Amino acid sequence: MSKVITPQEQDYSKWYNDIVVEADLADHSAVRGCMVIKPHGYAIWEKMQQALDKMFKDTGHVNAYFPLFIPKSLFEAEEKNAEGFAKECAVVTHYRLKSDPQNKGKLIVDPEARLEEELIVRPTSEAIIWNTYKGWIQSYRDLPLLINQWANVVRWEMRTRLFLRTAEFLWQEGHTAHATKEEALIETKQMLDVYAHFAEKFMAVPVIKGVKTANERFAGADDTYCIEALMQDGKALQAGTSHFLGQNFAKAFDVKFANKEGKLDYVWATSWGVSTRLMGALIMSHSDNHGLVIPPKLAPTQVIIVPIYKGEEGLQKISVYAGELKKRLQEKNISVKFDSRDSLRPGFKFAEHELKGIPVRIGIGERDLENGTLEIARRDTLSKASIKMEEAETYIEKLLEEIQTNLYNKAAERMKNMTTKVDTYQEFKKVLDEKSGFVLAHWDGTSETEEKIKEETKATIRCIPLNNPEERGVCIYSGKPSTQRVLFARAY
RNA sequence: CGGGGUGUAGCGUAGCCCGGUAUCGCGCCACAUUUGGGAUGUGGAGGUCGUCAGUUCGAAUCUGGCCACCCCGACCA
Repeated sequence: MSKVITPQEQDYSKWYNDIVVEADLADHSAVRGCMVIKPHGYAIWEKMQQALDKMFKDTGHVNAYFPLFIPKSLFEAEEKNAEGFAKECAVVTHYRLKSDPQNKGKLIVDPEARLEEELIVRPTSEAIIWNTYKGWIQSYRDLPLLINQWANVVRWEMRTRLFLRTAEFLWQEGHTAHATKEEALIETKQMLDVYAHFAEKFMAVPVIKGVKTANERFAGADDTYCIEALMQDGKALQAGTSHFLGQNFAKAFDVKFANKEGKLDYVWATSWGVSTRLMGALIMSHSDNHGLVIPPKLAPTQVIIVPIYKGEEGLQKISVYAGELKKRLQEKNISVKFDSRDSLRPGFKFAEHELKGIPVRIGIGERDLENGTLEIARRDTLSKASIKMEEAETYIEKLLEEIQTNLYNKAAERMKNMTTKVDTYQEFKKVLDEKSGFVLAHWDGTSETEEKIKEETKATIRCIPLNNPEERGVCIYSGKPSTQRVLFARAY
């Protein structure tokens, strides 16, 4: 706790890492590329899960669970998808260990115990799910099938970063089956809207909704929709994706249904997901050099009460006062904790709760007892105010909303300021290097141009924004005609 | 996966070049005094020096393999 966080402007990655570790969100584990999500980090993830899960249920989805392992033959059924993930799959080849005859006390893989068919540790579950759906769907009456699962997946990444990219991560994956293309498309966009709503209303992170280009599309999808967020260092982060899978998986797994006319047709599919990567987005959107900043709607603890006292008697008196306050706040559904730890001084506690991002801190000392007041400190602005004890609930309730709004507004303002329209390649490179952020520019629509720009500048097309205004122009790279601007950025 | 770097108490480090079992700070435990922004004093505990092997009378120190982490590139949510 004594360690101070590396300032953002000194070293942004180090700052990020410090926040994750020092705010007790997660830690590196003994397993390469895998992290331990610590209680404080997991509590935030649970808040995210609760909010998202409710939105999924409200839109008619149900949860289920599918296996971690996918037989190789199933995995390779949808070729494009399989190819897309092949390079990063963990594979189970054996089912037993035995004592090492050469080395007492050690174990070796039993060569006798080779699996007849290798099992792939899921990097995503389309294969096993569509193989299962085949047995569940016969008629249009079985549709739509709207299922989500909360699970872990494994993608063997070369280079990992806590929350942003780890070999194993937690996520939810929705997999739906529909009778018509239109319905599947509506579902795809509906879930994109759910994600955007969640990001903006709960995470206080503004996002751009858009469609991916062919290069960036999910392997096996006809179209990939996404929400893109902008971090404080000007790099983009894909925060969620929703895929229109067409009939690709239905064909690969032979999932047909009888329509009202009795004719057989392949079903239409979608899949959509967000992961613990959202934790990274949350951190890099709001936090500062003092530590984590959590928007009230995702804060496991919204209010922390810190007593400032002299002697045991002093603590007793304040505890009674604080206990009453705590009860009143809890009645308003505000999550609140009383930090009565005896061995730490108030200043230390202030710093610690700041580091952990608790939105509101209430200080109560002798003076407050005498005057019937409370000292309120807000995490987002680091400002303090003194209020009357009587108005505590109404004040705090309003303050939490205000903090939530303020965080969103600040992030939205930043995104606006960091989004630049450019019309020449010179300008494009200059903005990327000197200002960074989102860059709106004309593009000729070809993968070749996209590749070239990526090679030369490391910027990728994050998306073609939805509801993009038509605008005549010429591609900044090739000079060919273009009808709309697309969103470029360097990305995580 | 390629190039570079690092690994010594829970954390951060000195020692390594020039071999002789380890320094300092924070934290931890006990007691006392403290408590409105990271307390102070006194006493105390804590180490197979990342790991495995080699060289040597003797290895934190020299050599090699492995592992992990960090930075840069390729890949990706």
